[in-house]
Amino acid sequence: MSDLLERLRGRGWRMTAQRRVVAEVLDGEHVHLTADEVHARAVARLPEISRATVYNTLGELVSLGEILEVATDKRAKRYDPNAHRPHHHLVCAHCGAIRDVHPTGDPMADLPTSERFGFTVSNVEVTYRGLCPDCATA
Amino acid sequence: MSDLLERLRGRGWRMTAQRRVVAEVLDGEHVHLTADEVHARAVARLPEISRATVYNTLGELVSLGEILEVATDKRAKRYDPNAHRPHHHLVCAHCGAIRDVHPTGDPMADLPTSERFGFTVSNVEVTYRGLCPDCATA
DNA sequence: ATCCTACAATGGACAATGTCTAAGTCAAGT
DNA sequence: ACTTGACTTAGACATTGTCCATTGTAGGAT
Repeated sequence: MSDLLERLRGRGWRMTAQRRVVAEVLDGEHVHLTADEVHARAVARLPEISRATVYNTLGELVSLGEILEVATDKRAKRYDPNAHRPHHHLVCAHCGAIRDVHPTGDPMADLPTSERFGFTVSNVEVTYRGLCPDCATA
Repeated sequence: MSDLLERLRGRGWRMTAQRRVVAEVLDGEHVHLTADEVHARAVARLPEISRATVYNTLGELVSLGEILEVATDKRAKRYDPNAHRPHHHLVCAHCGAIRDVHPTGDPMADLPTSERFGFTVSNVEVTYRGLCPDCATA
């Protein structure tokens, strides 16, 4: 993902200090951060960056397909920098930890036309839930 | 689901007018309502019911396993009265409409032990996304 | 190198959803 | 019918996300 900035520039993205910092934060830690967590880390590098800019930039990166939104629970959306390899998620019901997983099989093929109700289905997300090793013993 | 009230009473649930109204709203329309939509419909029958009570009651029904929470997107959680037959969801990316679907296959079997990272996996949700017929033509 | 201008950032108000608390109310057992 | 502990209420508060008018600036044009 180190070429993210180059890819974005090539798409005509105007490069600003703020956008660079947001991209660096996402690049730096391959975890699933919330928007406000991204903002907190961005502020550490560029103290005057505003919350609205982080939200806008994350939204743009999602539109460009460079990152993914993950809505695993009721709480804040999380952002997944790993947008270029398809995967699903394993979520701890207790602490909220998220792992990327790669199940076998193709869930898209498992939805017959008769169950699509005329929708044009473009995407499928699989979310496994359970307890992580730490929370299972606690 | 008409015996929901009986089942709840049998479990020692104290029966109040407010709880009865919430249960009736869920029973009446087999759609996926948000908490505030449930509240609006409940107010129509019992004007003095408060928002907190609806939220509390929905949370209790979820704990009791009588309804399901569905967090399909960033917006409000939705409540699914169809808790007793396993199913997954088909969501319109544009208008948020939800349909229950029954795919073939067993996603749980598609997650090998090596991909479980020591989690005790108890549950899997599959969310198909696309455009409903109305939004696809618009 | 400097100037222009459209695009981006700011910050603060606002909106939507959900949670909490203190005080009043009531269902159901005795 | 009384009593009691669970339930409800109203509204303040918290979190997450959006919007807008103003200010700033990247990058091409001169």
